[in-house]
Amino acid sequence: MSEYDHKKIEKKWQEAWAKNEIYKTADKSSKPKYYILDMFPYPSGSGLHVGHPKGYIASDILSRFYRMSGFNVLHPMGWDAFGLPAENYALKTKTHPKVSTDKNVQVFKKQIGIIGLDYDWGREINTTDPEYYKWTQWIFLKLFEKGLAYESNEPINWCPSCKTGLANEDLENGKCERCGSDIEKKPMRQWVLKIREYADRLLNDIDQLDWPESIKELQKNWIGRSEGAQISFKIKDGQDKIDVFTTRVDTLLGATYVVLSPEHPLVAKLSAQAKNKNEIEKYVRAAANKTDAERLIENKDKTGVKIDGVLAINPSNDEAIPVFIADYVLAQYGTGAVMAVPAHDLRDFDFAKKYSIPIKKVIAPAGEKQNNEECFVEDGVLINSGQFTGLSSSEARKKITKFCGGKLTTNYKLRDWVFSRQRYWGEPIPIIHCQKCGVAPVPEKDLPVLLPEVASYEPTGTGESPLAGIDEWVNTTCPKCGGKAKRETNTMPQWAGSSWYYLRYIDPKNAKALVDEKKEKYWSPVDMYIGGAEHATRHLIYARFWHKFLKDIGVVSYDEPFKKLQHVGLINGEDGRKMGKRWGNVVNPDDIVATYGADTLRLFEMFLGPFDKSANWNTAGIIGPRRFLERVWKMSGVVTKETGEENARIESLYHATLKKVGNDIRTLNFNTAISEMMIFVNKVEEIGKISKTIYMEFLQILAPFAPHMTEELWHQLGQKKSIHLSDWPKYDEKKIVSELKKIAVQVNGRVRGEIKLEQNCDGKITQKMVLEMPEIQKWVPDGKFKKFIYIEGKIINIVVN
RNA sequence: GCCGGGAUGGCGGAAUUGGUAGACGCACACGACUCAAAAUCGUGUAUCCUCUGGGUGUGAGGGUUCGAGUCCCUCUCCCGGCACCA
Repeated sequence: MSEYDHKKIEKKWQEAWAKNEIYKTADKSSKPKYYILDMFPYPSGSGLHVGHPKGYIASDILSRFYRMSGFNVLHPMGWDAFGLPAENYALKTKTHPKVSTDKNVQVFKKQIGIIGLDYDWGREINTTDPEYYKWTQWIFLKLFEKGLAYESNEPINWCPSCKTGLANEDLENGKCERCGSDIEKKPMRQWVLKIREYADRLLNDIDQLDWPESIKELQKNWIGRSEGAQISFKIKDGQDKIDVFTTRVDTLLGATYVVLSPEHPLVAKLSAQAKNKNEIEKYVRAAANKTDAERLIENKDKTGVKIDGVLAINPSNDEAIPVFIADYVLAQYGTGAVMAVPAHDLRDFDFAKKYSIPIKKVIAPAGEKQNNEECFVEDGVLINSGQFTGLSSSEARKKITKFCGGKLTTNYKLRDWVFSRQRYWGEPIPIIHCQKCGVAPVPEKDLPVLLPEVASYEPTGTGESPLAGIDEWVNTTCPKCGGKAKRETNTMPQWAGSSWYYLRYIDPKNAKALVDEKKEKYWSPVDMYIGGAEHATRHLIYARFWHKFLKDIGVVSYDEPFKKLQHVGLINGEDGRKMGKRWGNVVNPDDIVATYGADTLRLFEMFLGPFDKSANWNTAGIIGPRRFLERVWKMSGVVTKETGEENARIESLYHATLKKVGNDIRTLNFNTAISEMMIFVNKVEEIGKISKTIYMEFLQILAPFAPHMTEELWHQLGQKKSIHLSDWPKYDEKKIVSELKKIAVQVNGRVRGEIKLEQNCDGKITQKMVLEMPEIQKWVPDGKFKKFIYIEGKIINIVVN
């Protein structure tokens, strides 16, 4: 028998599979469909490390398993190729980003190619391809048409280093997620998408998703719905009123001051009448100059300034209370103003203590008549609240809201999506600005608006992208009046192309529509989506938003794009740190494939531990899966025709293995599936022979994990068709339970012996049998016991004392 | 601070969802083969003791149960997310 030569075998079959197009997906089929999707990569210049393919290997195993199980499988791959790194590389080297990304794509493709993944490359997509981004622009036009895309001049997050505006989702602790710079607030003209209009649907539909609980929670918190009331405080001796949002109207009688955010529109007007006008101006200016990061650092020590001479009337008891300006109140949330109840809110409590504002307790813990805590933030019973005293918090909320003429409102933490970037390497926003007609959308027939060549990729920093410098591109005619007009020079964010790409795979070459209606109905939704957890509050929210919008305009037929989602746990370096250039702990999959083979790499990555948990790379351990494969290879030398008693034992174990492997693949418990197959191989080695039928079926269940080696052995056994197009074997429950079953015998909960019973004697065990066992007699010498517990097929426990 | 997840041998991890804890793999030790080494094969490997037996043991403490890694309460530590959201 020949040696297991992984290099020869893997090359041979990768070429054969490509030549015969065995992974080509049929558009029409009588089979049920299974759409399995990987989060497509950004093709970075540094290539892959061993952590990247982990998710791809898993999706590959699933797709092979479902194909063999009789499904029409869609398993595509593509490139999310717009983005800053390519643009920054262009800045440095003057290479057009298209050139460098195309090169990177080739490297990526080669690297994942040698792992033996079964993608249907006929459906490859690239977000920077004009035929692709034509439809990204088309979706923008539709959003604009429906009033969901608008221009805004509100202050937005500005990264001074990347020289572009950013969405809320692009920040990390008040810093730019990309470069780590402190973010400034800058008023700028921006295109914004009204994702908030979808907040309720995005939130409510989370419950119907088969996603990890953690991600669902993350999204719920990100959307952050809170129900409360809007209450008006009239200004004493004035016309104005301050509207506040609160979730705790029940504490209204304990409100001892009102706070406006420094950006609140009433600040200028009210401070004009104030005695300390200059002080206020100074405070407001200082707050405006603080970055979010600075505000965050200073958040422990709250600051503010009183509008001296202005009082607000508490509508619940007509008390006149002071008005403050403080930057602990956020302008963007609620009404930008709050009522402060220091006795029942920690932030107000801190502030009130610092500025010696009265603290009035109005809630006592339920069941108590008094509140002994300095600051009690939970619901309870109202005290010191006049006619409302004695009510529970929840009753009081209704009654007080009604009494004060407040209205019930809902607020969200989710902000509208700042959608324009002042950078080059992105989809041009298909809008034309006409002096006469104002904002005019580019007509659909003129799509795509091509991204032009520029001489310099340098961001201008002025709020315009480098595109603004290309006169012949910027200057155009207005599609409405035909007069002189200019193109929008902002581009779309990185996240645009990935918000709908899963639809393009369904119908990648369609020039007439985003996706064919029939094909969409057949393939949607994605049955299994595999990718990293870092996309929880960006890609996965944006894509759900666009999908719901596309549903509303009739392009798609389901509410949610991704029915089931699974996380890939990271693979860290051998040192436990994140794998990357920074720590010099990168392991290149090419090297592992060269030394041990793709099949070994695949097996090893899946064997490392639970799929969704992060794990440390450990080159020493890779020898285990390699040895396993070599044993399987050698097993072909002990294949026999005879069916003796030994074969029956193997058959029984084989059916148990078959059952477990199938179940484990479905639930992505690849590590235990592999261990089960190892147990099987150990057993066969011990017995020393295996029938051809069982060996071949075993190769089939191993095939999704080790596609090359199993294909080779399959053909060596005389098969002509690919193992990957064969039918997944069916297990026989009857065969699994043919062996003797062992049951532990405990005395007082401690294992003292073991009893074997034949399954076919109805599992009958008599107390006499057990008590006569010598190892049991030792513990129950006189045969007396309090209780005899027998859980059928599981355990016996004799309670003596 | 809030939300979510976790803690099991030297290491990665398993445990039929309340029923023999440590499967499988790595590493290590000894043995076989070999002039030798590697590879391969075999045996062993939670820990302690007075060792053909027995005690202890799943982050700590308590509880429920005939029986707890698994359920309940309290606490410690680690990872991820959010963070003045009124």
